[in-house]
This record gives sequence, structure tokens and C-alpha cells, in this order.
Amino acid sequence: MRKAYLYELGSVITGNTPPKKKKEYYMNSDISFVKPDDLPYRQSINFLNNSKCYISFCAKDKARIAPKKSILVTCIGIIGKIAIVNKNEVAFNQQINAIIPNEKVIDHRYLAYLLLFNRKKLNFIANAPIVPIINKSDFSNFKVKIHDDIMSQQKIADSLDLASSLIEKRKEQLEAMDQLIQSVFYEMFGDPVVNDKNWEMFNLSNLGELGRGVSKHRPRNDEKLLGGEYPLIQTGDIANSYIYIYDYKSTYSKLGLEQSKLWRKGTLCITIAANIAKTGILTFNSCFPDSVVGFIANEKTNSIFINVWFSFFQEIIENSAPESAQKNINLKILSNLSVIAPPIDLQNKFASIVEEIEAQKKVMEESLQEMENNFNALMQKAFKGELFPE
DNA sequence: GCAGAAGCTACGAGGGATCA
DNA sequence: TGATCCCTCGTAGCTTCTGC
Repeated sequence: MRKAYLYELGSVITGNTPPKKKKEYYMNSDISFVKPDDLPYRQSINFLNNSKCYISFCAKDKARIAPKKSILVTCIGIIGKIAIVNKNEVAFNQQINAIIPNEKVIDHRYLAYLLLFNRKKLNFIANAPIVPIINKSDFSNFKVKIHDDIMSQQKIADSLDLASSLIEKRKEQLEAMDQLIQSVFYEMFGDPVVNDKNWEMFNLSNLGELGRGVSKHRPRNDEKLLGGEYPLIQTGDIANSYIYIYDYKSTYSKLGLEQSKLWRKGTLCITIAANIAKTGILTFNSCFPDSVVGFIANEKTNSIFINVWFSFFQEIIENSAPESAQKNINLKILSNLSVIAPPIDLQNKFASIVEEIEAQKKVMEESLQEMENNFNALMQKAFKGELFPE
């Protein structure tokens, strides 16, 4: 193995944004215009085909173009998102640097994995007080250790491709399971928006107990309140959950608990500020602030059923929320929501299907984590020269 | 081409109005 | 008078713009 600078492995180009004044640049969907959002962050180098922005051919001379097999690397903001260009050409913005590999020296897939492996080092050199930045010169002079012969590089890239494709498949399966829950709901209860199966309807407040989270003390983030043994969830924890909330980032002390309220495991949490009508079910006893409402189902319904019901209405509720600096809904709006109430046996049957799917998802998520760990271990071996020693 | 400024978004906290 | 509600504000982190 030998050390090499990136500029020795290919041409480095920085990105730009063609001026918006020339609106015609953006009117035709000729060339994908890639932004950092379009690049994957986890253990993947797969370029997302569906970038949301395009420019027309007439902007080509004003844009920076990376041809097929180029490697894109984010160099401002989130550093080290990496992807291989899988189209004939793409344009990319100034937060991204591209390297067009010299295929006589380096295999493009090998280079992409090598940069992924060196993500931590890239982040280290992007040390800046406000926004992390790697400029063109630092990027070009980034030193990496590479295998000398292309054959070894290709063998390593093949092995990592295989491991990476398994990870991608697992992610697709996880996404499919989320869709499956909605499909089962449709199958069993019809379209909840139009209620095409004519189920009896109730206001949400008639289907259980609704109550707002409590955070009486001011300031709310007083250090005395935090750091104890009582879980405290915020709207972000709920927005990031799907059916169940398994995690929390903050805790209340005894003093914190005294000025709040501990909600029981199984409570459905509904966000009412900033994130609107995002839901999740507590898997532990927890406190939450007054930007969250708790719902405890009565004998007419089931929390899991209500949780999935909200997934169909979240966007509708959010769009109807009065907006000032921040969107808000209140208890009254939630209480008056009209909810279908099929027979409880049917709802319970649905809930057990969802629980089964969730259990499978949990197993799959653990296996995904294990796959990612194995992938990292494989990269370590590969780029230390232990996988295919020369 | 670079890097600082400005803008945007997500999230949480502050605090006045209202209610019981 | 304390609790609750909800509108407004502040902050962090990131993205986009723009002037040099």
C-alpha cells in the first residue's frame, strides 16, 4: 500500500449554483442539480436518483458538471456525505466537492469507500468556528492510503458493494414495513378520511382521556429540574418515533417531577406546538412539557389504532393549524377531531398485527445495526490491507 | 473560488391572558 | 392566586446567497 493525495487520484472540482436571476436555467429538468440533502449519510455510497432539483442544458456552461463515476463529497456543513454519480452527468452546489477519478490509478468505487472510511479524518480537518468547511486546497491535499494495484482495489470494492447492498435491502424492508401498517389499516377499516365503510364516529375526547403535559416551573430549562431519574420527552422525540417511543434525551430530577406530571407507559403522546399532530406511544413512564398532549384510550378504542389513524390525518391537521411564528393547535382542536370507531375487537386485532410488525421491525433494526457494524469492521480490514494483502 | 452574511427550519422556552 | 393555555420569541444547526 502507498500514500497518495487526492489530487493524484483524479481531478478535484468544487460546485456552484448557477444564478437564479436566469430563471430559465431552472425551467427544464435536463440535468440533476445535486444538493447535500440528496446524498446519503449512513454506510452507503448509493447516489439517490430522485434529486429534487434540476437545471436546463442552457445553464451547463454556468454550472459545475461531474460526469458518471465521479465521487461527490459534502465539504460545507455536514462533512463527508459521499455518493457516486450514476447518471451521465450531474451539476452540484458549492457545498459539494467532486473528484473525477483517474481510472488508470484508482477504481471509482474503491475511492468512494475509501473516502467513506476516512469520514472522521475529513471532519477533523473541517474545524471551523461557525460552519465546518473543507476548501478545495485542503480537499485536494487530503492524504489517503491506497492499494497499488487496480485488481485488489476492485476486489475490495466488490466485497464492500456486497455488504452495502445487504444494508440497502434491509433499509428497504424496514420502509416497506411502515407502509404495510397503513395498508393493513386501509384493508381493515377503509379510507379513514372519507370513512367509506361508514363506521360510527366520535370526537376524540369521547374515546379517551386527553390531557396536556405540564411544565409549571419558570424557566422551564432550570438546571435544578433536570438530570434525575424521570424520563422527559420533547416534541422531537415524538416526531422521530413511528409507533412507539423507545428513547429519550432528557430526564427530570425529583424537583422537576414535582412541577410536572408522570404519564404512564402506554400513553399516546400528541405534539401540539412546532411539530403538529405527530404521535408516539410511551414504552416507559415519562413526563412531557405543555407542547405535548397525552391520550389514554377508553374501552371504545385502542391507542395503537388511534396512533395509526393520526398518520392519515397529520398533514391535514398541520395544514389547518393557525400559524404565527410557530404553528400551534390546542386541546379543543384535538378534542373535536372526528374519529372512526370500528368495533373494539377489530381494533384490537389490528393492534396485535401492528405489534407483530413492530416486533419484527425491532429485530430487523437490530440486525441492520449489526450489519452496519460488520460493514465498518470490513472497511477497517480492507483499508488496513488485511482483507486482500498485497 | 472562498467564506461570511443572510435566510430557513426545527425545536424549546418566555411570559401575558384567561380560567377555575 | 395558582394553574393552564397559547402566542411570541430565542437559539442552534444547517442551507443558500452574495460580495470580494
